[in-house]
Amino acid sequence: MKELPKYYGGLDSEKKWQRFWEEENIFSYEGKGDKPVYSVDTPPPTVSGQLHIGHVFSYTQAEIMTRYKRMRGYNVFYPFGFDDNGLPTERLVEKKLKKNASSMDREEFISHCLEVSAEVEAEFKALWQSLGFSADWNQLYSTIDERSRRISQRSFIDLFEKGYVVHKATPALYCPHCRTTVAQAETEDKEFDSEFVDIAFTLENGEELIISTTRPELLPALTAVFVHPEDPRYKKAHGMTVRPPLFDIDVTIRPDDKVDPEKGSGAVMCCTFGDSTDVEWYHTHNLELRQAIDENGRMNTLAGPYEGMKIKEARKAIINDLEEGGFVRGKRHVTHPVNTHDRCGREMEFIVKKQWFIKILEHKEELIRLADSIKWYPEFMKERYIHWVSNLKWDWGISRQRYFGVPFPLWYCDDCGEPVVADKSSLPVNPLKDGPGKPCPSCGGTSFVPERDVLDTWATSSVTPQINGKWGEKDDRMKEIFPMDLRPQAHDIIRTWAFYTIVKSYYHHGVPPWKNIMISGHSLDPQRKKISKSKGNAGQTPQALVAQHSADPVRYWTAGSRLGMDTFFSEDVLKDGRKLVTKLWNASKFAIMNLEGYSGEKGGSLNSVDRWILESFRSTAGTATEYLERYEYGLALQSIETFFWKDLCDNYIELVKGKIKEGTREEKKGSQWALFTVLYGVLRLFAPFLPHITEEIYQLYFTDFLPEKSIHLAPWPLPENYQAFDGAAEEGEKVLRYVEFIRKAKSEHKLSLAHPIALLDDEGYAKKEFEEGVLRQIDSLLKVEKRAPVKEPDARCGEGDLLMAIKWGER
RNA sequence: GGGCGAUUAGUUCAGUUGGCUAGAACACCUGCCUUACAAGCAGGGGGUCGUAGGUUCAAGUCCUACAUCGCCCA
Repeated sequence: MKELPKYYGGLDSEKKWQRFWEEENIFSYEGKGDKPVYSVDTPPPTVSGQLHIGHVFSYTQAEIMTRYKRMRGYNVFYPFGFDDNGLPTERLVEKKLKKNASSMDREEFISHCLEVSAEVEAEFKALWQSLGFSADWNQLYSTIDERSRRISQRSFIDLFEKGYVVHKATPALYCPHCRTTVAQAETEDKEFDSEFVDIAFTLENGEELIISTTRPELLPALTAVFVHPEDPRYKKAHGMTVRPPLFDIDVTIRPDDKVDPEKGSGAVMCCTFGDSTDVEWYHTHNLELRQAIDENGRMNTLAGPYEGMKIKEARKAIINDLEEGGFVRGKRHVTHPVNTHDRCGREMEFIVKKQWFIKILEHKEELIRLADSIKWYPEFMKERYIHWVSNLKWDWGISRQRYFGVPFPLWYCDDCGEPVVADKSSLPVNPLKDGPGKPCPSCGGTSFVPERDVLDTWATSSVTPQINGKWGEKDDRMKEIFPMDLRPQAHDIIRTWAFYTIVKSYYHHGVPPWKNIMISGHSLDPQRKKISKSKGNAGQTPQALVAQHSADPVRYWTAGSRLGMDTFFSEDVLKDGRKLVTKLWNASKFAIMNLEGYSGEKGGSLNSVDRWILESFRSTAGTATEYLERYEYGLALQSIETFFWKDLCDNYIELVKGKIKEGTREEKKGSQWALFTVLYGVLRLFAPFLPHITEEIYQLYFTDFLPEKSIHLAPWPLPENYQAFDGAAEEGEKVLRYVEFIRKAKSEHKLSLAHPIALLDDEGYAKKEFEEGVLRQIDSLLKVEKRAPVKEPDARCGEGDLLMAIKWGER
């Protein structure tokens, strides 16, 4: 007799099956073949130290889909990657070494970065594996590896050739702390406290003009003063000259309706550059460029006596001198939004520097329209993308004055200054070491200056479909996997990751990168705050949770919410998952005991109880499939769980055990077939969610009957592959109603469910409504000893057409 | 200020194109050692569906306004 051990192995079993899957290559992408391909563009997580429970939440939801699709018969392409190049890794390395990147040799620093990212990546991979991810680890890549460097450079050259990039000296967002330019998507507004100072400027007629500012250190960068065109106080002043105190500058007063007349005195100073409005005015009013802050965040020669001071020192010194000179008319504290760098949280500046930009603004309309050729789940997430693109004000700046990144495949001709890109055949190149290998196409010059900047890390992590498809490589497989079927990601990176990836695929291939995008929510702490490393509310590490609770319960939690909705995390939820795993084990153990002697063949007789469970299973398979097709794994899991726990365990197994023990050969055979069918079926429905426990049960019993090497290669149960039993649901409900009345009567009399019923009088209801075999099942379950009229009943129950009188028996 | 979402039982959430007495899990209460499972089983109590209007034979569901919370943007 085949029997399951008393207890499930938990974590040990999980490790065993994870090894099995990997050794047997269960989840390998099969390459081009007969099966349709389902390709997943997993966003490679940024190597910045630690993954938290929020990552587990989002990535596991995607993983569930891949298992489902594999069972649906797809050749699933499910790769993983790591986004290791870029500022986060540099920061991590600087923190670890307690040294600045600039304090060491460029090559040395890069080798430290490679070392650290390799360590972190090993930890990440181990976590994904411990959660049972069915990725094809042979496809693993990192955004700094050779193929990624080649494809990122190929991407730049393609954009260059097609005219989608431009090299221009224009104001760019700049982080003096990280000493690099950044893109609009990498900044965020934060409320800062600062001091609003009212400063007396002097008009050309000698009158005083009060201007309020939080940044007096920008006085040496003054290029204009703006007033609202309709402001009656200043109508006469339009075109007049005005000068600030301390600095020898004359500027003109100009009208512009961007000025808020209610704010301060209604006159605003415009500098190079205080904020994005200054940049706008610089363009629209064709203003002079007067940069007073250098790339290190210090004042330059324009600042005169303040040269060399850091921004905040200069602010203090200038305010002090203004006060001494009697130019300060008022001071007050304000909180106001300041544009900050999302990696370091420090204030951004603007600098003018020749930079590379990918053109976005002139293609906004197309990029917005493109949103409609991707299916968004949930659909409203599309609005967030559209809103972001519509409000973009900057082209995508991709130059980074950093080290650990993909180099631009680019030189500038010494003679004519024209940029020269590398040949696509020579990639990857490092312009600091390699030359272009050809004369300048414009002037024939042979002497070049290499581009020292590296590409924005997003310029690499936005070509993951191309990296996966080995775009332009010898073994190019773009045709097999592109456009990719699914992009799973969380909603916070729509504006960055999703957006950039869409831009790249559109510019390279004219189509969006994916057919479907599935957007998951965030994991929240008990205070309803988004879990993030910077907030320090990440709680237990995912590694610790898996070690303590094992992977299947953690996976159960990730599936327990609606797609796109944020969800709470508390360890209590994991208890529910553990309960389900235990129940699955116990129920399977008992079912398999009752399958003793089962031959694997269909046959025997089915009664209405068997037909009811088969029909209920069929309909559950339909519901679960529909939900999964909509990426609603939470609702799918719920419907499967309800079927399993309520219908199968609490009712069918209870009803059928007596029949299998005491029924005729034909009855036993029929019920065993039904039990086998439904148990095997429900295990497969659970398999994407709880891959380890279902695999263990499958391997311990079902492999005797079935050919698949793993339950995860078994076909997904579709309702059309099961016989429909019309009316079986109603028949079953009648039985359940009958049983429920008597269970309730026992409960009300505080009797054990096993307490016998000596006499039961239901006025012939059961004999009329139920088949002979079903009647015996009911009596065996409820311990009914005899059906006969009762004169003085101990209890009455039922309602309507079903009224019962009961005489309790002796225990 | 703009975009998106949420608001249903003590808690976390379902409730699909409007249609039986609004469901589940957890928690709570009452029982039950019943030969798979006490991490279980049976039963029970608990909701003016954020507020105010409107449409309709009928509104948790559709419309309008407001309030509160969250995320994103300016």
